[in-house]
Amino acid sequence: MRDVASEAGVGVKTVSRVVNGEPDVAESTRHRVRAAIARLDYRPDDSARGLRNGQIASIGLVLDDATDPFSAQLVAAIQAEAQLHGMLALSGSCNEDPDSERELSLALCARRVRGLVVVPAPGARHDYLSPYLAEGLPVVFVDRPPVALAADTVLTDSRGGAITAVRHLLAHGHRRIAFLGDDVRIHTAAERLSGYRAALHEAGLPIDTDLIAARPVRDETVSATLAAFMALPEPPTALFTANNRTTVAALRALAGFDTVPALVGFDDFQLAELMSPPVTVVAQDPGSLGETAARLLFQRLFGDRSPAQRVELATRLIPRGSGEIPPHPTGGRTIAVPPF
Amino acid sequence: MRDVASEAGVGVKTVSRVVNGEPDVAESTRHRVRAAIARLDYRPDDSARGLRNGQIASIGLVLDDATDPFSAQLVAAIQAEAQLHGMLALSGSCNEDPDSERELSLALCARRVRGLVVVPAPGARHDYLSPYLAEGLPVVFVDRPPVALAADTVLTDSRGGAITAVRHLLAHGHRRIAFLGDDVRIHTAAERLSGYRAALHEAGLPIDTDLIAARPVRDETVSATLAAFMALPEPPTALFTANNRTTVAALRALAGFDTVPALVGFDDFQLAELMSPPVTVVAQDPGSLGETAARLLFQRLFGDRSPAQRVELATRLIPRGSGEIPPHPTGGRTIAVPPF
DNA sequence: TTGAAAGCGATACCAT
DNA sequence: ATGGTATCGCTTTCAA
Repeated sequence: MRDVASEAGVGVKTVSRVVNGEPDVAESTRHRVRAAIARLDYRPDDSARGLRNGQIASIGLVLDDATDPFSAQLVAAIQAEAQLHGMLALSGSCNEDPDSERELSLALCARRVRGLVVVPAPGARHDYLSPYLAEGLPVVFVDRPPVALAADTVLTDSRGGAITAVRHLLAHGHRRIAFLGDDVRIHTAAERLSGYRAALHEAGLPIDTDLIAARPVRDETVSATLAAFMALPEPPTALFTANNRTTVAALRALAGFDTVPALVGFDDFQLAELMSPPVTVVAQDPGSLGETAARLLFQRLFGDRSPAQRVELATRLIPRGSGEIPPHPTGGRTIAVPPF
Repeated sequence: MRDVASEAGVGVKTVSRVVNGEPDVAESTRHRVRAAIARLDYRPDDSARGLRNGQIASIGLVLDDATDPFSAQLVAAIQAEAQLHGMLALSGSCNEDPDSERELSLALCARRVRGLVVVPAPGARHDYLSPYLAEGLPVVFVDRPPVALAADTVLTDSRGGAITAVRHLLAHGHRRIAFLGDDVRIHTAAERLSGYRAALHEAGLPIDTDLIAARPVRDETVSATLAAFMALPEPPTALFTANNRTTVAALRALAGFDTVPALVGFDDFQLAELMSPPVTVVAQDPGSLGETAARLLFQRLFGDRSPAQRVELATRLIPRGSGEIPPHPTGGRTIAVPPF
């Protein structure tokens, strides 16, 4: 910047003014400075800026699992929003480890990001962020709410979505509906289970714990669980799979069966419409989730001091076939649907 | 840091030494400083560090399209490698726009990242990076090679993979094999087309341009192209779809046909094994691509000054069914496979 | 409208 | 082994 100043024959402050588009610079001076900048191919150093301003032109992004397509869409939406404001995203993945989530968030704070978007790791507490929050750092939680901290949160309406899914199956005559979900320490998993229970309760049906499996998703466990369900004296005629990975794992497992239950999955996935039968889902929108979170963050950055809000985004039922299979008329076993 | 120094009753330089794990600090002093750091909950400011060192503890990541699951795996692998070295990734997506790629890269340079990983946008030139490269900034290109610049590059062996795919179809008796790919301005698309031609040539077969479609992928265009192929006097008995999106689009389009050609796709995708028939693919490994690129970057960062290298990762053929359908015995039309 | 000088927080040099 | 001080590149303050 000194070089530019001498090249243009002005003081450094004037160069700074031009670079930052501040007023009170004569048009001719401005022009001369710009020319010097172009000649020297000068680019301001963001570290120095950050040091002086106390903040850098980036926001932090803490993900639970970066390999997930869900995360990809979330990140893309947040980045797009950030880039609108001339900011970049500094991101890291904590791979479902709460300690790692904490380290990552604190590392981002140390880098003096302007704000933080966090997808909480299962089992994490977030009070470690309260000093930063108190200092005015905007923090927005996405997909799962913070624990032990009050902060802006953007969620999918998991409970509502689950109710929609189960009601849909009930409307098609099912009375034995199984639940296949993830570890209930994950907020969304717990909410979806709660919605499942609520919908059954509302229909005056009992909750049969033999039909509920809430464990971490792995292809083998889903497969074994399904086998156990189908071996019951009164097997389920329908299945509610409470997340993307579980749905896909269930489809893989069911490929080996002669007869298949009806199925509604939470969260849409590529090629769902080409399955046999096509898979009915309750879709959420990761892009909107990210966009909403980022907008909230920037509102805070622009001075919004209103109390922390919690936004829940609605889900959308997409009937495609698998959720509209009727229960087998003669009892527990369900009809065969070729070829699944 | 000054606060910590006075709290511990030492000089700032000593605190700096302790923070950076430098030698020549008495154990007792080190201990006292650590205690002070913990008491004050001190965290060093990375902007200040960056200013002093001329670099920040982050690497830059320029993506072509962040929503793509391929990108997600790439990013995850690079981040994981970076986090091993205590670095974070500062990333942005340029959405297939060359100008945006340039802006993003330069913005990352201005932020004084330690190195850059770039997935080139179609049509971009990269000579704008040569001053930074000359100053010793490590830059690694992934998935597509740089244009007008010599730098480290990590690619999938697209040409080889295409040859494998087409040879596989030839081995199953096909002589009329169509090519469905992307715009040839994209390096991988051009390479795959080149591999397709080479494999046909090697088999002594003519290249029929009526069977080649190299256009940007959209569901509608793929569908129209396929319809045109199948309406030919001698329609193809097999299809080589040269990328993930094209393969999926082709599957959607074929769902409406009574008879389907054999199909081999480039790049694997979720649920390929549950299609009817299951889809044969030539798989690449985005994770390895990212990991290799990041390793190369850190080697450079650790002082490797050898000439720029170009690494090509092998593909793997996964036969699942769709690629093993024989050509229809009576001529052009292919046999029906339920239900596709 | 413009510029000189102070200082942001950390590190390197050089002295002790 | 330890600490004072200049310095990195920029912005702010204040004076001209």
